[in-house]
Amino acid sequence: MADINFSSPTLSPELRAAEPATAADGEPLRWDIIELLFFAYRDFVGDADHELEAFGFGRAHHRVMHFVTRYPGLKVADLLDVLRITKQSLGRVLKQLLDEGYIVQKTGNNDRRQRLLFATPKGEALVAKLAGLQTRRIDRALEQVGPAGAEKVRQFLRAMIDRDDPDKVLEAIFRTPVAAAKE
Amino acid sequence: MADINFSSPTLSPELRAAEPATAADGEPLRWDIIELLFFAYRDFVGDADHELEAFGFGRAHHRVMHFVTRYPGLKVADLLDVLRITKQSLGRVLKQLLDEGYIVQKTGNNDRRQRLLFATPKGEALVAKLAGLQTRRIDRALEQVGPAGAEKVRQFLRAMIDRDDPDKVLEAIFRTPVAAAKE
DNA sequence: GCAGAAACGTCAATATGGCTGACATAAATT
DNA sequence: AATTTATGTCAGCCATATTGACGTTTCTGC
Repeated sequence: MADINFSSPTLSPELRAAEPATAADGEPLRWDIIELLFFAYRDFVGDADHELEAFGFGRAHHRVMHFVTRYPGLKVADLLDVLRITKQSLGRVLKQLLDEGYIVQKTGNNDRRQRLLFATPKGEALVAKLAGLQTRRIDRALEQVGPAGAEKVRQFLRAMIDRDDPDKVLEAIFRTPVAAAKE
Repeated sequence: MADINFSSPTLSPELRAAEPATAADGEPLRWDIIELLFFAYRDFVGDADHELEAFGFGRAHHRVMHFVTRYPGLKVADLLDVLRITKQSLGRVLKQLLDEGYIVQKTGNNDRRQRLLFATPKGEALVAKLAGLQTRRIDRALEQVGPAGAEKVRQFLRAMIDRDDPDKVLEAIFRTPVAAAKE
């Protein structure tokens, strides 16, 4: 164990991953993908986090604004399904966004109990700005794998998502057909 | 806007994504990948979250145990770099894991100020169990894209990660060569 | 050898974003 | 008319993050 010493932060690091452990059933574990997902998502959301600070908003505000912008007329109940939080949690964040004019509510036409949610131009602009940052990162990454690779990435991500009991937004996403795999 | 009504939760949903907005520069935004990443990561970490509840642990505990197990002898400072949290935040979680015997500290040989972190068998077992859940999901998804697709996915995820100012764990990850792209 | 920096620990206060439980109202459904 | 649904809200709790300040041990540079 003498070689597990990092004498100085500026010296070349001797850190290395442990021998790949396997699951109880002997099947190899996907340590590489697990960690890549962690770091990729950390940096991916970091793009938006940084920008949101300037507005006094957090990730929760971003998620709400994002889905309301993308799916205009979303009901409160739908949003709760998508975000998997309670209405009390949503309440605080949503109230702020309404008060500050990023989102507006409209009473449902068919069902007047419903509050349909819509992003204002101000809200849309912020969401587009944040999506722009994330798009830049995604474009950079997709360039590395080419158009066929991009479809593989989409297929992979879709297959990572639980399909049982999908909410409405997920259904909308999965209605979009994947491009045929041209391997 | 009459068609944006969802009269009943059990009826077929008419929800659909808004017309794809574009960034200020006119470049199209990657709404699809942005949302796929959101849902994929949500369900990916959900696997572990559910299991962790039984232990009274949260995501923070998982992250700490994961990286300590994978990179034995990790210093506290390295962990702070990787997790991008403050030592005060780490403190509480780490103390719990030490107290409950999931992690042990060893004084550094070269530098006695350092507390090198190691997972106990108990800690390793829990991390392997959680990784097993996540591996099952990843395997299922990778099956959809084949071996060549799996490499594309790895390349994509690596390219999504910031390379400027990488911490030691990231360096270790990126030292692993990517398989040659066989397109 | 001594000054200063580094690695780590800890106390206190605060913020965010989750949670549960309880209760209220308006509108739809039966 | 009774019940259920969709939503809102009050009150309190918890987990996890933050900043600032301070202390100890140990290493490093002069």
